Amino acid sequence: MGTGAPGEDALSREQYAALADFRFRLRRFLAFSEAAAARAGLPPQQHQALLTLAGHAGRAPATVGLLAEQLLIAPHSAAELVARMVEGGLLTKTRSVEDRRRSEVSLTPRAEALLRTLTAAHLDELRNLAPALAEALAPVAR
Amino acid sequence: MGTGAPGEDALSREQYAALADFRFRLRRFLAFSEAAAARAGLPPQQHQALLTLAGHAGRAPATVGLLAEQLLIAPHSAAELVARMVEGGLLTKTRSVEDRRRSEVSLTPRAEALLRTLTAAHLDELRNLAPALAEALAPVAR
DNA sequence: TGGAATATATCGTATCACGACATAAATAGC
DNA sequence: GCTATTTATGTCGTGATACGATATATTCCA
Repeated sequence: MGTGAPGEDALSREQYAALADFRFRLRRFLAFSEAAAARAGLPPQQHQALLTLAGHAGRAPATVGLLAEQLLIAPHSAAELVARMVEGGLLTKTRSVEDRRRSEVSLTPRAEALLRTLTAAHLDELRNLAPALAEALAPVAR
Repeated sequence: MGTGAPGEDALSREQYAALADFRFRLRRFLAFSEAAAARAGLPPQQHQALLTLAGHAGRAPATVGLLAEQLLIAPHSAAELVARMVEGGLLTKTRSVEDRRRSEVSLTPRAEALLRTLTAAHLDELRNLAPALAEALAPVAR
């Protein structure tokens, strides 16, 4: 007993409260993000896909697999996501010339416009939220 | 044109990349959390419910409505969540004596044990992750 | 007291990622 | 240079869960 086995150390009320508070702030940011995406007519995951692709611009062409990796979903889930987004007029998909197993995806002008608005709103929100989030994180990581 | 209407300001590649990076780190933390909960046999939302209740200890008795508020879900979704958790032996539910509309919920010993292990793991993880997360947040909020 | 507001609960529905499985293309080993 | 393996993407049926619509019980207030 009490020899270091996991889960045996006592945790203070403050530690639970600090972690709960951090997660609550995280939820509120994510809720803001989802609401903003919804106002733009986008499911949250489609918004994240657009952001990931825009953040990747300038590097090697983005593929379905890259999206899977960055969104932490299975490749075949990314394939489904991309299919929905192509259907919705947000992405174009073309077979890679060098490796014809790959599908390269890129944003349509409409997607770029939506993402621009969304990203501006998120940067605004984070400028307000960042200090509180960092403060909530500090006692947790102590 | 360019008079401040939303979405018209140009955003740099770096801004997209910084926000995308921040969200990626967030996803990885949340994925860690979900995986840890799953190893303990808990759906992620049930884990968050337990953490919320533990973080609230020492204050007024927790109710279904409090959970809804803290988890940012509709009251009737919280009722369903609590029902599943009572079913799973994680919570006990009793009608409040002062206001008999309310159901007061509290953790079972099993839930407390699970949460203790999970929280210890999360505090560890956040001690490692916090600096990188704060660093990723800084350029976004600039 | 009667009506509005609050708190919880039920039921059918929609979304989305997953598992299992399949196909096509590239690469390794010989 | 040919087969086995690996990689990349895609299809289909399923399950979990939050929601909308709706309902009931309880409290509050004029």
